[in-house]
Amino acid sequence: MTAIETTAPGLPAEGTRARVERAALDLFTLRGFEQVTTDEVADAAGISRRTFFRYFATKADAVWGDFTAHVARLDELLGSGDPDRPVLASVCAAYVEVNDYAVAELPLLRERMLLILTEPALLAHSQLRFAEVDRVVARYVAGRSAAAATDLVPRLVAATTRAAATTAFEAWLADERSALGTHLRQAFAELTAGFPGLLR
Amino acid sequence: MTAIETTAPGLPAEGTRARVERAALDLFTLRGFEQVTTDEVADAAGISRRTFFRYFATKADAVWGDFTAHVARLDELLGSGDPDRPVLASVCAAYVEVNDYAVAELPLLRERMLLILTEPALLAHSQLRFAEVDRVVARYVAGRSAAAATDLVPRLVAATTRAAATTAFEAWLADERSALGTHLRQAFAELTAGFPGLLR
DNA sequence: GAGGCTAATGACACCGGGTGCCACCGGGCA
DNA sequence: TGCCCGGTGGCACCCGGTGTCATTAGCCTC
Repeated sequence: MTAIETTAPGLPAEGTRARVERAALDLFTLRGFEQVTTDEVADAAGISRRTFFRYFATKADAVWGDFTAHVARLDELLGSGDPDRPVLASVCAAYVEVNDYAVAELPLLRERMLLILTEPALLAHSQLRFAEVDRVVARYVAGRSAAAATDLVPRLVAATTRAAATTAFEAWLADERSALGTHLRQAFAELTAGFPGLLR
Repeated sequence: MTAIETTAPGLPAEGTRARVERAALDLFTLRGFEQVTTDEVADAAGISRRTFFRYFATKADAVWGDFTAHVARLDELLGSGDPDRPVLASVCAAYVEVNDYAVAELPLLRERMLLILTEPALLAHSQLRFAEVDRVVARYVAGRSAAAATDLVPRLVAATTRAAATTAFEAWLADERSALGTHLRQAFAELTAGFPGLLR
C-alpha cells in the first residue's frame, strides 16, 4: 500500500486528516479493526506512523470524524430549543435533530457506526466519547430543573436517552432500508412513556 | 515489591487468583490504573507476568472478580421471578436483588466500582462486560413479550435499565453513607414512570 | 536576498499490554 | 521407574502509543 498523493514535510498538509480517515475506515471495514495496524493505515494515507498519532490520539479516534463538533451542535440545539417544551422532550428532540443527516452523508455514517458498535475495541472506546454527550445533556437537564449536573436525575436522563439513541442506531444498522429518525423517535417514545407495551 | 507467599511451579495454585485480585485492587486504588504495570501486580502477588495473563485475559479484568457468576445469578433471578409481575418491573427487581450485597462485601464492591467508573481505561472496558448483562436482559424481555432478542424494545429495555443501574452506582459512590438499593430503586422508579418530575 | 522563526513531518528509541513457544517442575498413575 | 499432565516462568515478538531530535518548507524581517 503506497500513497496516492505524497505530501512534502513543512506543507500545510491540506486534507491530510480526511485522507487518513478514509484510509482507516476502508481498511477497518475491509479487514476488521484489530487486524489492521496503524502502520498500514499510515502507509495507505501516505504519512508516517508517528504523524498518524499527531492527527489522532488513538487508533480508535480515526473512525469518529469530527465528533467534538457533533457534541457542540447538540449543545447548541439544547441551548436554543423551545423553553416551554418539557425537559425530556427537548432532549429527545435535540437528539433527533442532531442526527438528521443529509442523504449523501448516510453511507459514511453507516460505515462509522457499524464499526463502532460491532468491533469490541471500538465499542469499548465509544464509552469515552459518548461520555462527552452525557455531560452536555446532564448539564442541560440540571440547568432546567434547578438541580446539579451531578444529581441523580440529570445523570439518569443523560444516560438513558443516550442508551436509547445507541439502541436506535443498532436497529437502523440492522435494517438497511430504514430511516434513522424513525428508530430514534420510536425509541424515545417508548422510553418517555415508560415502555407501555410491557405492562404484562 | 516481593511476594509474601511464593508458590512453587506445578502446585494446585490455591487462592492465587484471589491474591492477584487483591494486589491489583490495592495498587490500582493507591496509584491509579494506568500508573501500575502488570509486572508490578504480578510481582506483588508473587507470580510472573506471564502467569498473570493466564488468570486474566486483560489487565482490566483483574478488578471484576467473578463477574460471570454475577451475570449468571441475574439470569437465574430473571428466570425464577414471578411471571405475573410486569416485564419491566421484573427486570428492575432482579437488578435490585442481584445487587443486594452483604454489608461485609460493600467495601470491596465500592473499591471495584470506584475504579471501574472513574478510571477511563476501565470505564471503556466496562462496556464489554456490561454487554453480557444486556444480552441476558434482552433475551428475557424478548422471551416474555414474544419478540426477538434483537428487536428494538428488548434491546431498549436492556440498555436503559443498565444505564439506570450504572447511574445509581455512581450516585452511591458519590455518597459514602447512602444505600445502593435506595439509589437503584429511585433510578428505576424515575425510569419506569418516564421521569415525571421533568414535565415542565 | 540572507538569515531566522515556525509548523509539519519522519526516523528512532523506548515503554507497556498481550501472545506464542518452549523448557521446567511437581504430582499422579501404570 | 518411566510416563503423562497441568501450572509455571522465561523469552522473543507484535503492536499501540510517546518523547526526542533532525529535517524540511514556508514566511517574516531586516
